[in-house]
Amino acid sequence: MNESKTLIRSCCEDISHLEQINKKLPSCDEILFLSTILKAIADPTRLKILLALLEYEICVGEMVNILKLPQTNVSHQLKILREKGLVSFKKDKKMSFYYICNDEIKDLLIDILKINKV
Amino acid sequence: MNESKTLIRSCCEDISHLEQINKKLPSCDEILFLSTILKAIADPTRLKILLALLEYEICVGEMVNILKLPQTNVSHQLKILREKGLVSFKKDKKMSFYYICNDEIKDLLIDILKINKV
DNA sequence: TTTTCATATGATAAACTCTTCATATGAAAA
DNA sequence: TTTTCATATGAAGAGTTTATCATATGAAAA
Repeated sequence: MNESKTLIRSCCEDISHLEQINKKLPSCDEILFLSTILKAIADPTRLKILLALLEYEICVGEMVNILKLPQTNVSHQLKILREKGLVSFKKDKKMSFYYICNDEIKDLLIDILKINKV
Repeated sequence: MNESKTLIRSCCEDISHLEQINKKLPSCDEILFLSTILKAIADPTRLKILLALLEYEICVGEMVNILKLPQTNVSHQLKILREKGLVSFKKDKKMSFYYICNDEIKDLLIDILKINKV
């Protein structure tokens, strides 16, 4: 679609340019951190959990009903999302209500919904 | 961070609400499509490739210099990105110049760069 | 205090992904 | 037309991820 006509063309013969590209890229640690977050989002079950949490605060039992998956599987996925800092929860009686605890993640999810099938 | 005070709380006891949540979520096929795209982006090598391509059109040899990885590995990663429709390439003499062929992916990458370490 | 209910955790097999090696392709240079 | 150069592909082992089983935890109800 995008013919990239305005992009600078970078080739291995242009040695000085390599430094310039590398300077603009995030560090290895930052790339690894971002890819950890993206891996957490990239699983279909976890993506569906996050998209549901975009509009509602949801308890585990309701999540099980939405996803139609065993409770233990849902809890495992929620644990992964918690460990990566994407969601948090509040206890109320016996229930845990999950929510997205990071606005940048919400923005990212909204952008993900804009991707169209090619 | 975000205490989600404005979100509607959804619990398994509220059965009618389940339908409403499900209606707003993308279909299974759409979720699977999106998670395929996200998995392609979530690998650190491929994320670095895509971020480099955000500003430049780059040939494979230069990519090898940027990533400091064997050429065959780089070609494999580029193949995955091609197959998922995230990048495309133009041949020029013996070289293949890769570029991001989808503006929604560019927007997504820009949003990914906004995520901060927690 | 015992039971029940909602959720969490640990172990493990199956399925997938990544990296690497060897090798292929195809166009341009010699 | 042979060689070289840039890139691509195939196969396979190592490593990672996912789903499922059984079971644990801890708070509230009986």
